[in-house]
Amino acid sequence: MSKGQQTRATILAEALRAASIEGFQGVTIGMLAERLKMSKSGLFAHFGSKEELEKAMLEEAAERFSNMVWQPALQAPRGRPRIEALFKNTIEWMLHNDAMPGGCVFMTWSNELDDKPGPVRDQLAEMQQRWQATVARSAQIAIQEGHFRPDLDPRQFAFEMQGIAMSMNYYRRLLQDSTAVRRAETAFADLLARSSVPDKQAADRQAPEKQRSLPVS
Amino acid sequence: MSKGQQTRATILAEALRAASIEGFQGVTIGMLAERLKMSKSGLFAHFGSKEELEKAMLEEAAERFSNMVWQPALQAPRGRPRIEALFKNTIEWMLHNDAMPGGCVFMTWSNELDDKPGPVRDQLAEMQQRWQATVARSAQIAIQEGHFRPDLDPRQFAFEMQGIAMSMNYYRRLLQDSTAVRRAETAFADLLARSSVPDKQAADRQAPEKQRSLPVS
DNA sequence: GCAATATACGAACGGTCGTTCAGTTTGTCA
DNA sequence: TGACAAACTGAACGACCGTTCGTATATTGC
Repeated sequence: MSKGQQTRATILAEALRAASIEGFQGVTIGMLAERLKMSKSGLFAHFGSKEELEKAMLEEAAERFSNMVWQPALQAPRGRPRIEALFKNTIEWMLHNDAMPGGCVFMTWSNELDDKPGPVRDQLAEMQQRWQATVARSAQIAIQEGHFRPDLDPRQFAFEMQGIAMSMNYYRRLLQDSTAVRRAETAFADLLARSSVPDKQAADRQAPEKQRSLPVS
Repeated sequence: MSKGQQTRATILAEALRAASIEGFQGVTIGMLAERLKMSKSGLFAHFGSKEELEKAMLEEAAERFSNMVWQPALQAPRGRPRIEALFKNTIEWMLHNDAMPGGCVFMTWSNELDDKPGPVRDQLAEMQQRWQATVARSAQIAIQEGHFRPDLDPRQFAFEMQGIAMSMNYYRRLLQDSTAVRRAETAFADLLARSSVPDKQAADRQAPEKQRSLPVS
């Protein structure tokens, strides 16, 4: 790896760390330069413009997400186990990601850019559309495998799974609510249970009522 | 209403409009002054600091939310009808709010401020905690009224309802997905159904399976 | 209608933003 | 090792940020 590529990687790592806390607007050339003890112009030259830096941050984050969430889930068996791995890895991504102490950058960026037209927004939207399609496809596979009900709408499944993750993020980061993770897991277990075929639900029925209801706190 | 109060109200209205699109950081004294055709210093004097302007925006948004979502819901009968009104009004608040063309400011602000300590963040967090508590209390009332299952966790209900709203916002605004509202309504109908007492579920059973499953798209 | 006060203005401040450019240092490779 | 390219620096740019201040203009209460 050449000197330039190495520096670039260092910059992107620091930029992601900052972006997870401050958002896109909070990532500043001057701030990055100071933290990395290099000149503004030297840092700037690696990207040519702020917008190119932002695109690079997007791609870097996407690759990390793939490595931490999607790729490991592919090791799990097709169908429901893979779905469970996806959710578990997503939680892990949101909680214990030392490289991004401020939490999931995609949620931060989604809200920041959703009304700001431009290439960065387009790139983010396309990524997120692909991710939702990926989750839906995994649910579709779970139907084919006989794990999920045939009348389940896979895209609706992805929609609801996304909502659970977003609510967890909101409860944890803004409300500082320590029950956030547990509630997310409860909600997801319930989503899984009502998405699975009745046989599968019966198989889960060690704790008979808990699976279908929302348990008392 | 004195001249000053009137101007202040005009400023806040424009500030909210801008904030719903651009977020907090996008609301700038100079930008507001230009749009309202008044001087920066004249506008500034109404609040004394940017932070005071932000606090005022928070309070203004909270009052509007109360008027548009909470107060009308109080007209509905206690219990499940009121919960349904709450959700319906929330959707309305997020969709057809001419005064805030960029969507729900609370979602924008929640993500923007969740890692930025300070009085504005504290005020927002407290508001949102109160709102979640209010939703949970309404669910608790629905239990007392015999509409919801006695073993339902009201706070878990609030958590999941919040997730549905957030996912809808994400699908609609970032992904530009036209099915967002329908999916949110589907998810909420399902949440309602599985939160209600079995008798109530039976009563809903004109479309028997649809209520408990996630219907095909 | 006048005096007192509230409201608005214009110019300026120090700071930070992204960006440019000419020049210096450092790394790479024949 | 020497030459060329890559990487980095430092100073400066125009623009905009929030904020201050002295002054002018409306509005209000008597």
